[in-house]
Amino acid sequence: MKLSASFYERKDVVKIARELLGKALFTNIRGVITGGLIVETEAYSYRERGCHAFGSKMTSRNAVMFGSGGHAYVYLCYGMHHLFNVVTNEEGVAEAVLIRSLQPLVGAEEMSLRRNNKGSFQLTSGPGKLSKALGIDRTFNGKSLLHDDVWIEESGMHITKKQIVATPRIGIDYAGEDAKLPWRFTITGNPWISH
DNA sequence: TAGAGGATTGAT
DNA sequence: TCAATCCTCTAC
Repeated sequence: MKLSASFYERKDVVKIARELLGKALFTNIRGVITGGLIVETEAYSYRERGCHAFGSKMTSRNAVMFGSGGHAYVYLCYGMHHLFNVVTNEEGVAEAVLIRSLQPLVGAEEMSLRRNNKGSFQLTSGPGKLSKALGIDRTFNGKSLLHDDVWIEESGMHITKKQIVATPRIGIDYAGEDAKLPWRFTITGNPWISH
């Protein structure tokens, strides 16, 4: 069962970031399906400096974040890595959840090939890594998560409040006070979480 | 239109 | 610890 538009269009991006833990993210590239459990997320909102759309300033890069929830926001970081985000909230409100790491579920062999034969815990334990493993690049920017190229499903796994750890987000020191917001969520003890 | 820097990774 | 690498944004 794919998550519906109403899941993504809710107004609380932090709540959605928590609820995405334990869900399953899949891509279908020319008929090859790969995917895994989401074990690490971060929330981003136009209200804080860590976000590309801080102050609701729209640019050609972040325009997708201003669309309605349930779309993919993919952009290139450090000139070499594609980062995958899920757009949330209603049209005109720029918020998104960065998917930072996965636990492989389907197509591990194909993912390993895409990752230069890296395996096990190296496969999808970081935002750049999981994008490469799933074959996600900038052509996915703006794609709907309700269609069949990239989507998120219920996995049947139940994550309790006690299993969720909230910590400050990674790599946004430039955001000043906002860098301290505990908007990064991980599943306690899961070995696929990024370093 | 030029220059600086980034929501990272992997090798040294 | 540090280079790779190129797109995006800002300032001129």
